[in-house]
Amino acid sequence: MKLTSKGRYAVMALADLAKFDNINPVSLRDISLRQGISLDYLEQIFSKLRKNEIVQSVRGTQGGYILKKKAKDIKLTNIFDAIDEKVKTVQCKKESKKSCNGKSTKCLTHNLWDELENHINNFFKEKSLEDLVKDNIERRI
Amino acid sequence: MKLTSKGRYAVMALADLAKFDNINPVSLRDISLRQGISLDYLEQIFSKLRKNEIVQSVRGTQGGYILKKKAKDIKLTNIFDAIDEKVKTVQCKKESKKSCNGKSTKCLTHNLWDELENHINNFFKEKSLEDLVKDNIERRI
DNA sequence: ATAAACCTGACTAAAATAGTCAAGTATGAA
DNA sequence: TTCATACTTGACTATTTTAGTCAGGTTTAT
Repeated sequence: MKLTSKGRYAVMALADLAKFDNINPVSLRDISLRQGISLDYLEQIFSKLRKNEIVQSVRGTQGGYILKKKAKDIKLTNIFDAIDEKVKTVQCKKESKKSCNGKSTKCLTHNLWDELENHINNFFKEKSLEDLVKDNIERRI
Repeated sequence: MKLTSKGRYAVMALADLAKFDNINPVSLRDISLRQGISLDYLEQIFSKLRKNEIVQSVRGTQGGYILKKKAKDIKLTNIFDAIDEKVKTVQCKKESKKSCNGKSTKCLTHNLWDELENHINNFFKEKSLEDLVKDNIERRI
């Protein structure tokens, strides 16, 4: 059970962005250098973040990205949704639900995985970008 | 972020086992058929479960496996530990901790991933095999 | 103009996963 | 004793996913 780099990078980059938001757009090049993430890879990630209205791009020289919403309104779950990072605990697709109806032993654990999925998703729904930046400032004091 | 089949299978198989425990050993062949898991793959998994004293093997005809501890004393975390299924949210190894000391922006999210890891592990520490079987019986009524 | 920076899609190497396969050994029962 | 059942082990491999790279754009401030 592990978090992918794509998901980790997206949050790292957005946290970086959140620190400089409302001042100037932040270029991917800067984020790439600061966070040690490949520029090309960042572009893929930000393309999705833009399409899902997490960030807004500013083109041209001195361009870059800014958050499209307030940091407190961007939850981790929104970020992961945007880049298709999903929490998956079961293999079963919806069509095969019939085989998980409480009659076979498969169902013995089905409920558990649902619980686990909810448990993790709840964490993502609670945490916002603002929490991250705040937490970092507090710990620095 | 997803659970691997190995982890899912291990729990499914042990839940299956827990239902029949204290009566007769359960053969991997039976589990394989009931749960739809490759027999060879199950053998790999049970080899580790045995070495980690989660189960005990009974050889010979009518042999199979039984739980080595009481179902309520086997937590999911014990199972995952046994088969090397770990929750990993960060890439950083211990040596590179220097680069995560609160001075670089990397740390902005480091704390978050630790929280997430704990959040998930807590779930695994709380749930026992007994919970699974119990829950299943209750829902059936 | 031109350089910085966004934008897009196709491609690919490496790693992890999810097994398979082969060749055993141990044991209970007929 | 012999035979079938079932555990045991280690090596191998196909598939999938991940984590990028690469090549070509377009837009816009200066």
